[in-house]
Amino acid sequence: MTLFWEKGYHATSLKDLEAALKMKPGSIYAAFSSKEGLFLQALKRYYETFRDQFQAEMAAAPTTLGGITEHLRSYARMSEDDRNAQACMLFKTVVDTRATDPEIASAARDYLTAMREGMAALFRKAAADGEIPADIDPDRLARLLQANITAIRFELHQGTDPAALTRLAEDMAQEFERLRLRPN
Amino acid sequence: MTLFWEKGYHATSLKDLEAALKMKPGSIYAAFSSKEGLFLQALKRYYETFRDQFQAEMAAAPTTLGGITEHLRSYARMSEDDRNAQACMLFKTVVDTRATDPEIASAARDYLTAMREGMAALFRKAAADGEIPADIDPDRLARLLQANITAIRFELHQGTDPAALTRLAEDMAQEFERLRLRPN
DNA sequence: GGGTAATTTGAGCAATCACTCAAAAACTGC
DNA sequence: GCAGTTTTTGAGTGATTGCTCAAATTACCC
Repeated sequence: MTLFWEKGYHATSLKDLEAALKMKPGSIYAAFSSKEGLFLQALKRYYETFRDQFQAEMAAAPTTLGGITEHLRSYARMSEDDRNAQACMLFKTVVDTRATDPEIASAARDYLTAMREGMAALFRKAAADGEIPADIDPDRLARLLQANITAIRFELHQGTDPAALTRLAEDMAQEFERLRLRPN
Repeated sequence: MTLFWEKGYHATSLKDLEAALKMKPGSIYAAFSSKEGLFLQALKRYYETFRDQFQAEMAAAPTTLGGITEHLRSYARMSEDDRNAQACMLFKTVVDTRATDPEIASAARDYLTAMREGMAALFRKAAADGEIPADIDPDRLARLLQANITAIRFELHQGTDPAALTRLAEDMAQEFERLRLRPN
């Protein structure tokens, strides 16, 4: 998974996979049936891992909106050697395979949609808890949040310097902070 | 350029290029020296074209800030058959080549930096014209704008439906609209 | 139109691609 | 410890990769 995440589907060869898995071609094909099959399994694992991690982060946060803004800021704190200090694998996969491998691209898109639905649920919860106005479309906010995460993770991928990254994360966090209803 | 933009560096083969250029391998190598050389020229052309187009759009806008927000909204209006209805080639290139072809990736990064500097210049102009507060860091705004453009173009790439795209573009435009100084 | 230079041609190069399969090795139940 | 089953092995498959170069063609100048 890490190898595919790092190099992408096209740039990863079976030689690379043999070395990473410490398996010979025959075993790889017996277990995963094809490079595409192996990639799809890796992608699924990535999605599940990331989703669980995100949900755990949100569950641990004192408030829903605070958890969301804190998540945005957390990307800026990632060190270079952090496994997650990269673009999202789902998103890299869509870019890498849209024009050449439609099935892989649409699997990645489906996972992105599932992630976004999880985010929409968070905004619905925040509205129900009176944290944010009840009349704002949660799906719309989820789309905006996902767009922001995509963008900041691309900056991480690109190697943007930490100071600029912190400012960007702060600007994005502020955009959601503004929604907060102050009790009067 | 279009072919490389569409399929990416890795997924484009010399066979594809021969067909697109209507040239035989020998001629291609006489003219461009390598696949990498050809790609770098295509990338340069992409950058110059996009930069000029962006600058022309900004020059034609009645106000600087209005030009910027209008640019964001313009992505939502793109039809599927529009050549630009895709992720940015610079950004796709960074994703595709960062782990495998550092020289190509850094060329793309340099062009992205140049684009961002152009955006920062716009914000400086808007501040000088009294359109936005003078104490906001133009580089910071430029980074945020570029992040937003990256994200919305990725949505375009992904095939997000037009209605959701319009709402996203509007949310992003609003974020910059908020900076506007109302004359009192 | 003849001689020289510049360009194009396309068969073919070694290397690598994803992948196969018969044989060897490692397990399993008795 | 032996037969039967499962798994692993790795040399080798044809196709494709980026790329070369001698030969053919075209362009140019006088």
